[in-house]
Amino acid sequence: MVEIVNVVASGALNVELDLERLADDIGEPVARHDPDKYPGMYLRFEEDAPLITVYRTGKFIITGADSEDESYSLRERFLNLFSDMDVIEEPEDEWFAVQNYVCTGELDQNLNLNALAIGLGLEKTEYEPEQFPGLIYRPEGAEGVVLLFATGKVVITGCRSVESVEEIFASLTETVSEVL
DNA sequence: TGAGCGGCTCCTTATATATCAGCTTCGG
DNA sequence: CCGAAGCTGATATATAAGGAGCCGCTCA
Repeated sequence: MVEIVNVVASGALNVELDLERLADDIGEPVARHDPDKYPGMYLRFEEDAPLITVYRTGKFIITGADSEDESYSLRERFLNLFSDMDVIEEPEDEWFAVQNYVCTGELDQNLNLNALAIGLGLEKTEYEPEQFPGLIYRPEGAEGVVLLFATGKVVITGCRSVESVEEIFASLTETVSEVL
């Protein structure tokens, strides 16, 4: 089974924003804005809640959600806030989509990463333990990238859908049991 | 020769994973 | 006072975003 640990989604409002003024109106700690450090304005409704990064152009990113649903409800809350503040006319955006799922998985066995690099195919893997302890696996024809660790723990990232993640994990489980 | 522009890299954020170096802190 | 233990930040992965800075190229 795979568990979603992070969802990155982005969208766009059809307006140019005055981040300086918005940050002042919303106030800390919900809004944080330091244009010398980064051009985006950060919005976080509660402590440990996902982060919304808003740009001058009206585009925005939501990071740190644990599910697609959480991303969408965060987006709704964000649109309602801007609508209530009369920043936008209706609580609507031009578009909104999940861009990246970060998931963890468990293969329930210790892995010999050197052997696995050969088994999975050297052209699809990168393993330099002195640089990073995980093996990087890029399954052919798949959206995502997999990080495999000697403990059997796995990280799958780069997919735009949960289906893609599960597809990768299923074929990974199969391939690993075949080559080891 | 220099201005301008396009393309590229880096910065920042979230998040799991593991391993290293370097630093602080604590106990005997 | 020193070793051990704990903590921090780096390493790598993906992805969106805007801005800064850099490099190379073209044209006047």
